Amino acid sequence: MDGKRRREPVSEATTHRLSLLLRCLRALEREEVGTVSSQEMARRFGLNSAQIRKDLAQFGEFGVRGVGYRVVDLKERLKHVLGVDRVRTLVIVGAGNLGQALADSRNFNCDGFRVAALFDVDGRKIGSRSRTGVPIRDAAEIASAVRELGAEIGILAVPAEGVASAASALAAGGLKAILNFAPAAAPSFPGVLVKNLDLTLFLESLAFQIGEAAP
Amino acid sequence: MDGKRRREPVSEATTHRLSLLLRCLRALEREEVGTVSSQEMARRFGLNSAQIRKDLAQFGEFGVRGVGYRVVDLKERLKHVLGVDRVRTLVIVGAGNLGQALADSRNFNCDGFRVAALFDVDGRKIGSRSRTGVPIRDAAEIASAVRELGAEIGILAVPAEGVASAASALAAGGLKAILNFAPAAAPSFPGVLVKNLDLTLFLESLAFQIGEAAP
DNA sequence: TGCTGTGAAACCGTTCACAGCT
DNA sequence: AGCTGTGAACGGTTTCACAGCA
Repeated sequence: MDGKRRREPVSEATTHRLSLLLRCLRALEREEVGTVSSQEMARRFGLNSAQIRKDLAQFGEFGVRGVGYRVVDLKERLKHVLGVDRVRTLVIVGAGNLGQALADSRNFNCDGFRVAALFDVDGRKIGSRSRTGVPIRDAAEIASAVRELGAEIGILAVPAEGVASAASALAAGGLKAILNFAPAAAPSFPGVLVKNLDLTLFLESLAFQIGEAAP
Repeated sequence: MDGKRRREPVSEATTHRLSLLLRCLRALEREEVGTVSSQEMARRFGLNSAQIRKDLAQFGEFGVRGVGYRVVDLKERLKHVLGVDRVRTLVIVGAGNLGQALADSRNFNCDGFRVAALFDVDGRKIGSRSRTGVPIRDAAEIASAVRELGAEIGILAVPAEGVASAASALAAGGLKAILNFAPAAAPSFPGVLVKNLDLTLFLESLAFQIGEAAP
């Protein structure tokens, strides 16, 4: 029983598909399905069954030839592979509308994640709480609070001008990863993973694809 | 002067880079830079200069050999290529925290986009407005309102259960594209482009990459 | 000389197709 | 027989490297 043979780099496409697969397995578990084949799972999403097998193959052998995968078993092992078998602490920088919405969002507070604090520079917000009770603290405390809370992931929901200083404060606190929603790339720091998720890029991409530009 | 030789499919990676480039050009324009080379632009982001040239080459010849690109010129032509040289109307389904945050966000209300309405099923919200004044209307009116407003892009900020019905109402209104933030894939309809942007996938992806799973 | 535009090469991810286990 | 796990083929994207023009 090894279960891990990791660390040849895994693409983001693969991790996204595995997350999706995990969600699928949770649904199957609720339906009390005991065993499922890769083809069956492929049908439930728009995927290719070979791709599911290839994705899983990067982390070990999970299935039984001629039979398929044990739903509960695969679910538990996938949770471990993805690292969501324990709870990770998040902090959010920027207590504007977006920051507070994310802090209170169900998606950011279940299945392995918990939002522990919001940070802002606005003195009127500092000391208050979000709707669900996440405390809003002074952005000057970011580094020490990250350390004290043991936060692993930081969300940036600040204007473009605030990205650089927020990212460096988070990095100084020993954070492991940053998910940046601001319309400006976050700088990289050694040992800190950065994922930029600029929503306007997606909007402009759609605008391009639907075409019908002015002449 | 043609300027367009489009419609061999353009990848999303390319359109994202072009959006980024457009932002870079706006910055250069503010700095009153007249001409810029692909290498200079590559340095300002972490890109490859050949890639910038390849991306642009899909739409025509914009540069001058031996010199580079005229900043203002390229900016205008890129805006046209991306289709942001006119304003497109957005609607947002789901007036929860996230929906309202997006409706009021600067990113969704400048440079070619304008949020015209929010929709919700909650009777207590219907008839009121978001902080910046976007009206919240009854989700039952989606199809007719989309048509009446001439909306082109719909944002889904609803729970997973609401995705299917919201998407179909938007499609019925003749909308062109859907940007879906819910943790469930939106169904596809002929003539409607769908982009799923499930934030939990990005979170789990980071959790995986930082590793340190429980033993 | 210097930079664009572009064919050719390298790279990466996806899909196919089948050997091998149960 | 049925399904997994995987080498081999494929297709698309990125990078290289240079011809050609100002």
